Amino acid sequence: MTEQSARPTSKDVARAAGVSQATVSLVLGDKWRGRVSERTAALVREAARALGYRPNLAARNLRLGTTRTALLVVPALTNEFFARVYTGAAGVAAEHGFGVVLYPSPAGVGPARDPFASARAALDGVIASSMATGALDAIRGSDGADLPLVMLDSDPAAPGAAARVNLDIADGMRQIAGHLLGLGHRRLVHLSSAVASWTFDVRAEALAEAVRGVPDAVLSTVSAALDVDAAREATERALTGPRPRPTALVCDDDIMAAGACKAVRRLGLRVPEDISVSGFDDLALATAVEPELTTVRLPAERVGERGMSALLAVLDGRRPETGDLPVSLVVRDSTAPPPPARPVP
Amino acid sequence: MTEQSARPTSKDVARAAGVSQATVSLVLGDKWRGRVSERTAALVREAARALGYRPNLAARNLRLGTTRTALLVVPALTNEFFARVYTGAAGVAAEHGFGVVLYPSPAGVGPARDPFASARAALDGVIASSMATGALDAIRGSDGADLPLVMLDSDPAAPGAAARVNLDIADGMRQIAGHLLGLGHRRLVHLSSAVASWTFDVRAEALAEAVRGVPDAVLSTVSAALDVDAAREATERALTGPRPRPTALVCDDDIMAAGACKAVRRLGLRVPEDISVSGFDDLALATAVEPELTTVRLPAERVGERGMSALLAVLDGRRPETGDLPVSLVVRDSTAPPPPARPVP
DNA sequence: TGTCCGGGGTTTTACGTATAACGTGCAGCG
DNA sequence: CGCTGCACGTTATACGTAAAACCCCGGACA
Repeated sequence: MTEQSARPTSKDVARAAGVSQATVSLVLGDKWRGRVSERTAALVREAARALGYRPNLAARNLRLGTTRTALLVVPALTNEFFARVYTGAAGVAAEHGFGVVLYPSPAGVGPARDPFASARAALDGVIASSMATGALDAIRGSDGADLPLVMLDSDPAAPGAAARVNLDIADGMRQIAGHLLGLGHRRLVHLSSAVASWTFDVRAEALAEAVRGVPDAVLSTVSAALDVDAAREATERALTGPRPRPTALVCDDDIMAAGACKAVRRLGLRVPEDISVSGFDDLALATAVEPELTTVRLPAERVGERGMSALLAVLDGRRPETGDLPVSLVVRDSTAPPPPARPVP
Repeated sequence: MTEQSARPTSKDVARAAGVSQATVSLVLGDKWRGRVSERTAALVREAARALGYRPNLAARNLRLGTTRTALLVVPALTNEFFARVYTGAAGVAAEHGFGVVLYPSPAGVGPARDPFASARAALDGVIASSMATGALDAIRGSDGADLPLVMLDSDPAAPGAAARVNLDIADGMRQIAGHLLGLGHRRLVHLSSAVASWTFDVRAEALAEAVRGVPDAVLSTVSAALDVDAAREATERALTGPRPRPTALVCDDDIMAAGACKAVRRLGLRVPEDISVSGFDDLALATAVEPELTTVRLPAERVGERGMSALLAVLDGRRPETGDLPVSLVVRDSTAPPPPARPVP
């Protein structure tokens, strides 16, 4: 028995099939129409299967100068939204023989750290969330600066992106605002994410504009980090402030909304009877909490899919699909008409 | 100006520094002690920096026959637990110049699909969760069969793993059981995951054993898929069944616990006054819902870290660290003493 | 009958790196 | 003074693949 420990190479397959290595490469690369007889091709394929041959990707990458690998840059995988973006991107990638490697920018990433050192694979392109600000700077400053870059949910005015995949965030926030104002709410609080990112600026602006459209409606803003406890604390402070108390809390995402609900109840009030709360994103969390959250559904997987498709298009020299991805309001149980006006004290 | 479009190679650096390519490789690979003068080394490094040289990983991998890349196989990234495992593994990997590529086995993956086709990189090893059963079969059947395999949270008796990283799941469930039995609960329901996996078998067995230790305690089991709605439905069915009603619901994870809480309240009962509910994992969800869940905290990041460390050890020929990772009971607001016995009807 | 053509391959080369094998001059030593 | 050995490099090679360039042979055609 020949030594079987080492992985078989195309040369081994060639020997087994009684042909040259080049022929093996042609056949297995599906480039043999009219260059190799049907019979020989079958022979080669049989030998390859018998030996359990799998091409050495390092060698192939070296030869082709391409790795069929994209880097996905996100703030944190523990945020379900980005886990779903990854899932979508990886799915489309797989369909095209691509891989996706992650650069979940660690909290507090600095420009000192090179994202491409941790992304071991050489890369064909980068897909980056606008929320991963630190990592983005690192990318621009480093070697990958010339790679095709697809930006997700980012400022259309910002330069440097070969393509852009955006959600119609403004529309989502307008729908939330319309829903709440339509229910009769006039004193709203925007529980806004402390993260500096275009996507949150858009939320703020859309909400402010919608509220301005209603004469007697007022809006105030408090900001908090993107987690349950921070949101709860910020909300408690906002609700114990000067009267009259707001009747609706518009949150930048579902996680914050969960925190807001907790705050409301800690103060002895009810959601939605006393105070309405709205979320954003429609994560699994939105239906895990009680009451289930009225929120805006973002097609996270679609964002990843379209991001990957756009990157593939750019790499192919085609024009990527444009147009914002639509979002939709999902009305559940955390919003209701405001309580009847109380007698003036 | 020379053409700058193509990426510089070590040969370019050599030319710029006036040395041979081999010298560049020695210097940049930190293998030059006593073989290259300090001055020449400095020259080379300077030239490399000036040109913005970065080694071609495909070439390096080909030469070395190693890719410094591990495959992490998990059921789904959208489960926060596995996102955290990834984070831990990627962190340790980065410290050692390794990368981690994901194979989140898509729902219903069959052996037909080759995990290594989607994991584009060639691999040095595999880290796999025991919950990713389909993908595991695929791995065993495919080319990667001979790669070092580190199993996470898996049956110690199962063969084929070069190393194993386990949590002390049984201890966690015993603590939960002790907590509830100590509070006085005697009619328990185990809301068990329908996923067939060692980690859930252990939960079931540990709970059953603990309950058997208390003379008048009884345990029944209902099983459901690992999501909020499925758990809610299963719980509703369990609670509307034959009396006397159970007083405690022991859930296989926090997600199911959230569903169980919803079911309890839909039936007009309260958590924890009427029925106690416990979770498992201590995900962010556990403190996002109300009441906050009594649960078992699993060190997810540690699992990833230790999995990667173990893989590195195996690759180095060292012996991986052994011993189960400890878990801890976290008592919050979803558990309380059972309601006082009602008068017999 | 000489020439061309195309089917069916083979030989050769290149990708960029790491490193084993090989100089080369100079100091030290017997 | 010839030999050894060290300090400092260089030359050459291999990794496994893809594909360009080449080659051979049998038939068609003028």
